[in-house]
Amino acid sequence: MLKTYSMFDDILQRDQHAVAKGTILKSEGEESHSRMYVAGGWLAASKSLEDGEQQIIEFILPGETYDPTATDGKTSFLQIEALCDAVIVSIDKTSWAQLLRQDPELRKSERQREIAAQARQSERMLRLGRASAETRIAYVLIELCIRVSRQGTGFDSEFHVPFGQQQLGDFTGLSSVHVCRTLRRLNRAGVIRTGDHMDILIKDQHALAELAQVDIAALRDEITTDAA
Amino acid sequence: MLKTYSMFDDILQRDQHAVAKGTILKSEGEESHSRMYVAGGWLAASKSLEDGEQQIIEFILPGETYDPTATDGKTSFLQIEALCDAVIVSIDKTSWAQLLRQDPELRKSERQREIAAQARQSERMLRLGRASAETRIAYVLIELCIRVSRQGTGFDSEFHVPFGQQQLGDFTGLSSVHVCRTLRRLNRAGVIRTGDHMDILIKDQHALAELAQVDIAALRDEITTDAA
DNA sequence: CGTTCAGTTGAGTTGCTTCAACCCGTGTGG
DNA sequence: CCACACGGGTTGAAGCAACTCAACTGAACG
Repeated sequence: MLKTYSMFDDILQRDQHAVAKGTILKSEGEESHSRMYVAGGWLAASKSLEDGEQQIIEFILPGETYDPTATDGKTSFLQIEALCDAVIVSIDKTSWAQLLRQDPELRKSERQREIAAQARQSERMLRLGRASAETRIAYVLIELCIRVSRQGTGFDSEFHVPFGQQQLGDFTGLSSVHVCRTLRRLNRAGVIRTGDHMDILIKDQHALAELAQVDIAALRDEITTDAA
Repeated sequence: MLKTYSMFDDILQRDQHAVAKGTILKSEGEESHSRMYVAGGWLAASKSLEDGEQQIIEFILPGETYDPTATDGKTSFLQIEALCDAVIVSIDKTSWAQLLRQDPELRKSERQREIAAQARQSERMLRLGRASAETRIAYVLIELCIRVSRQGTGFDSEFHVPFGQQQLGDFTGLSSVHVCRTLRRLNRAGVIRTGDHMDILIKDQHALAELAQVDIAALRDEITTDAA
């Protein structure tokens, strides 16, 4: 992670720019010719139905890159939005190709990241299609916790996510009302404790993993790129 | 497609082998060191919850390749099953890397296929999380129709899928009973006609697209790799 | 000619949604 | 400093879409 970061140093100097919370960096169907590197802040990649229903497909965290360019090489197939104030570097297609060519390490680590993203997405689809609200919420809390506390061996058990229950619903395919109810139930059961502004404390990791129907250690290996 | 196919000719001669319908080619967590090329038949890539609920993540059609190997480089993160009698070629990691190195065309077309798969998956997640049973079923019929009739400009409007309503449910996150009801409703409304053994005839393409909340032409470009 | 398996249909249940009210912390203008 | 509006979270009540369970049909097959 840190190693990869340093590879962008020269680009970081030149092309990084700050974006405010709520900024839409790319819309569905809009022109797209570049990969974005997130130097700070969280992004959400989402799709919407005509009736306005939104589904968040992926969160993009600091240190990760993402390219929403479709097969036509010209347009974005999903919408990218800043969930909080963020710092983004745009790397155009040819520069990116050059970076990959120059640096086999980068190529390999980006490949790993793609596989990890694919594994995460599969886990989510499974629960989106087949699991209860409780399982979906428990799972997403664990996934986010792992991704946030990627440094160190740790499952930090306490973390913060820079968005609200509405977005958690858009990610898990639930209404914000039901997200709220489910979170409250987990609170009352003593499994988690939620603080102000989406601070999450996992009080009973074992119980949460049970609810999420997941093995935390195995999941960490699967959805993470850090060699242990 | 045909062009890509010819690239595998030498390998096809050597290493292809037939598998019977229902064969599990890879299980979750099982050893996996190779990419598979599907010379004939359909595969399903799926994940299961502990309680046995299954979600099909992707169908793999003839002419496509797939590699379920996780970030550890050793195990598969999902299950691969033959939906009908099929012919598979296993290409080990190093051979595949060599093929990609030798042939920039192959590398490019595989990259395109990955992007198309990602776009399809996003469309499905959107509907899995946010759309009604009717929309999900309508969408999957259109997606499959496009993928099946990829040759030619055509939306063939009539096609066959080699699996039952149960699997359609596992793909759309619905019970087989509800798949049946929804299909019947579409039949009665005159939008489609279903024949024996999952033969599908799309009678009213426009109405189906409306239900699926999708623009067929745009979708074809997005989820397909054939330059028009 | 019985068995099996996929699809079909009805009846009853339930988990999640929608709608609506209310609370509370924050920002804002008189 | 208070009044007010505003947005996010919380809770209750009511509705409904999809689920489960169970029975039946019909085609395929030995």
